[in-house]
Amino acid sequence: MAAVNALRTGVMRLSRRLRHQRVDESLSPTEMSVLGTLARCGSATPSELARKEHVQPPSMTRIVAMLEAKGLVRLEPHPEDRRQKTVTQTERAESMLAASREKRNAWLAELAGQLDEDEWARLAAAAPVLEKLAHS
Amino acid sequence: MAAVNALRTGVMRLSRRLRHQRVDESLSPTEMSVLGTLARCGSATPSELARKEHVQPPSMTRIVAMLEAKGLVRLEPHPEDRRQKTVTQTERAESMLAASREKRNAWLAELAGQLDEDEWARLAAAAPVLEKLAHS
DNA sequence: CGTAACTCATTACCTAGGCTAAAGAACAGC
DNA sequence: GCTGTTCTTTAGCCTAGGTAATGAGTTACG
Repeated sequence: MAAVNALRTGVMRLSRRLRHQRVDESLSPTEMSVLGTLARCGSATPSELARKEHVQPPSMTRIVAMLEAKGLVRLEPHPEDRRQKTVTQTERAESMLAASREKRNAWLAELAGQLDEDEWARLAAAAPVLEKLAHS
Repeated sequence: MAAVNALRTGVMRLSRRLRHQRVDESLSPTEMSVLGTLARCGSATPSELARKEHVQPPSMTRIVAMLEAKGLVRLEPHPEDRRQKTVTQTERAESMLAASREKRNAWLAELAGQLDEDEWARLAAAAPVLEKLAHS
């Protein structure tokens, strides 16, 4: 049961540091996360994205608007429901993701330096579970 | 290298959910975290706490003021440096921590229901590493 | 000594990134 | 066709952090 405690405080503190040492200065972590989701799922409507990111629809409206303003995302009318919109990545988003993957690897290298191999393996093993938990 | 990606988004999303589904309604996650630190380390000065929680001193001033207003923490003049103050938990904080540990276990039970044993073991194994990372 | 430089806590103000409530447009079922 | 429901957006709020500047106390050095 002590593990829950450690998990909770570890996640909270690390998220604060992640938010701060963000890989790409111009994009918030949630914006990055949305781009990642779009890269995986192709296009989606704003409310689908909101559900996937566990964010309320109005928040997603703003995030998508930001991404559109930065030219990373395109908004098109939904083919069969005129209330909805479809959000798709632009080519620019793809190249930006690629570039930031580069930086992320540098950050990783520094990070991994502080951990021994076993510790890093544990993190890697837990990462998908964290994602599952975050989504469930 | 995909693991970093998963780790980052997992931590960010889970932290958002944690912040929302907080175990104790009256205390923010960071306040809980400070109490936990105090429980481990005994008393500390505000700037020591700020360093440990990776927060700027002004933020810690406010957090400590909150905790004091809620009667969870006592502020005393530092014995040998009149600029500083020492922050110590009250008895009330201890019993509150105990009570919230109770609730946390209930949340854990629900959580563990969604995971199989292996997944849970991975989280437990990674938790201390997360803490180390958050502190380093 | 005494003064200059530094450190700790605090104050005042700002920003980011969420939220809820409400409204307008489009759809679906009766 | 109405009525209720769903999707997005707008408006306004709140929380939790940050920076810059201040005041009091301490330390180092001339």
